[in-house]
Amino acid sequence: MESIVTMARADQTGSYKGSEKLRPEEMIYHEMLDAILDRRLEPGMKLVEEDLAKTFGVSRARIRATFLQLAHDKLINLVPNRGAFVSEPTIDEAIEVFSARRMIEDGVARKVATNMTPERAEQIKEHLDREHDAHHRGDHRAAIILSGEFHLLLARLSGNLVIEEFLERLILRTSLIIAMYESPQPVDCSHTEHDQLLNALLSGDPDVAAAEMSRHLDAIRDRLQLQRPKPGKTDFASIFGRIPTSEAS
Amino acid sequence: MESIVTMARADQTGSYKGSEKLRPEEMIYHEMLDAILDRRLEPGMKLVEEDLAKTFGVSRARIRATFLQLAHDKLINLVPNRGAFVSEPTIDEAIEVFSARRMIEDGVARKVATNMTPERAEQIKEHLDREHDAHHRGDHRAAIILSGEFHLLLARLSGNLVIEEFLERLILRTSLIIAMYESPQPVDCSHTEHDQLLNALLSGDPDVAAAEMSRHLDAIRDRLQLQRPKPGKTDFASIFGRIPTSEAS
DNA sequence: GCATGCAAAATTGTTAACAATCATGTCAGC
DNA sequence: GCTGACATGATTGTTAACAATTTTGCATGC
Repeated sequence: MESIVTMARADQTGSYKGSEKLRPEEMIYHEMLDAILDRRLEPGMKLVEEDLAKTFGVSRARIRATFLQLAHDKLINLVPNRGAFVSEPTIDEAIEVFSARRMIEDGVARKVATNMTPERAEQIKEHLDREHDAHHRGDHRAAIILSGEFHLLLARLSGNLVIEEFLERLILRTSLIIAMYESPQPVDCSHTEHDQLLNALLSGDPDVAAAEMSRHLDAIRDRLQLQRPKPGKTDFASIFGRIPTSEAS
Repeated sequence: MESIVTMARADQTGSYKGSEKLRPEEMIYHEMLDAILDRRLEPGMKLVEEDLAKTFGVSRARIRATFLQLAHDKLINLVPNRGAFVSEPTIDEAIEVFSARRMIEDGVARKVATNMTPERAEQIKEHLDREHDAHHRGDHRAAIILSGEFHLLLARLSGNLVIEEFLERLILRTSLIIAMYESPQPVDCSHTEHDQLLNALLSGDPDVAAAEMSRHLDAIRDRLQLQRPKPGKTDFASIFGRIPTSEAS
């Protein structure tokens, strides 16, 4: 099962003068990306160049080039002289990502609804069928990937590559955020919500489509534990499990 | 005079654990970026690693790392086994960049108008004063930079770093597009248009602000020569300056 | 048991060298 | 003069080695 990126990048391989063979760091990028999205590489984990170089059978320079790519996607964090770490998005960052997605996907939904054709509708439906299938099969991983790809499909249908590429990166970051802030109940897109979104898109009304998209994104965000603890008096005794011996002056 | 990126990135140096000293490829990145934006490195120009390494007094590896960063910003194009070239945005790409900017900056203008404060208004005005100054001084280069920074200031005021970073990259690409498709008359933002935009933002009405922003961006785009020649019969005679000797069968 | 200093190990940063590929120039044949 | 083959030079792709920095472990003193 390939990751979200493979679907999007497969269309861009042509930019490498028709070469179908991926270069080492591209393959490594995909494998690391999968590991991050699968949560095998957990937020905060240190990524040691030499270890990865040995694992992939290349020199450290290939790993470093891959790190630069992953850092651009904000999936890892490069700290000079200290190393590379899987990103740990802050709550602020998470909120900003969702806010940015709302801004972008609002426009995408408007465009798709306005320019809806029977062919495109069919394409979206087929995708949703695959989502339903994955759910029925209990293939949780496939369902998650297809769920993200649904958003990417809409971006592609909006016909703006600049936006599509940006959204792709936001979706990857969203996956990491979900890994960090997941609540006990399922957090990813519900496929019934995608059904509702499709209906809104099929209405042909950009405002209806945009409103449903916003609702959907807000629902994902609200299912995450993004609330900050309320500021209050710091209770060191309970933090450290100590009983105060006397009142400090 | 520093480039657009310096203003934005100066706020992000803290991510390098407080280190104020830029690393080699960061300094090289800035210098190359300036050269591209100044049109000293022209669209299509080949960037030879060894030559640049000698110029900057570093190894080729530093240059390659810089290339990766510039390529991520779509300012250069890396072709495997052939080299790096300053990007030559296509007409389609130019149109998509402006369309993406409309999508983003529509949201930014709404946010800024909605959350306008006297302090922020003052900040924007001061920036516009500097734009006017640059125009009166006839400092064309400063005027261009300040003009792009005006948009970036609004993005910053919208309070979403994800959007700010994305817009920064779109603005850089816009500069390259302007270099490619510039018409004889001035193409960059007119500072009177920025005045009108400020008035719209000060109205506090998000719809008014968004409409003015769209008008402004459309005006820039329309001042570029982005029209494709109409498809027609290819006239080889006039292309090659030859007079046909007979009618081909 | 804790703090400090130092050495060793681990890791990152960078370069030079070699391998691989592409672009250009030259020569021979037609 | 044009085309094709081949050699040469230029350039990119990649690695291993060395330099620099950080982290960890150990010994000593209090």
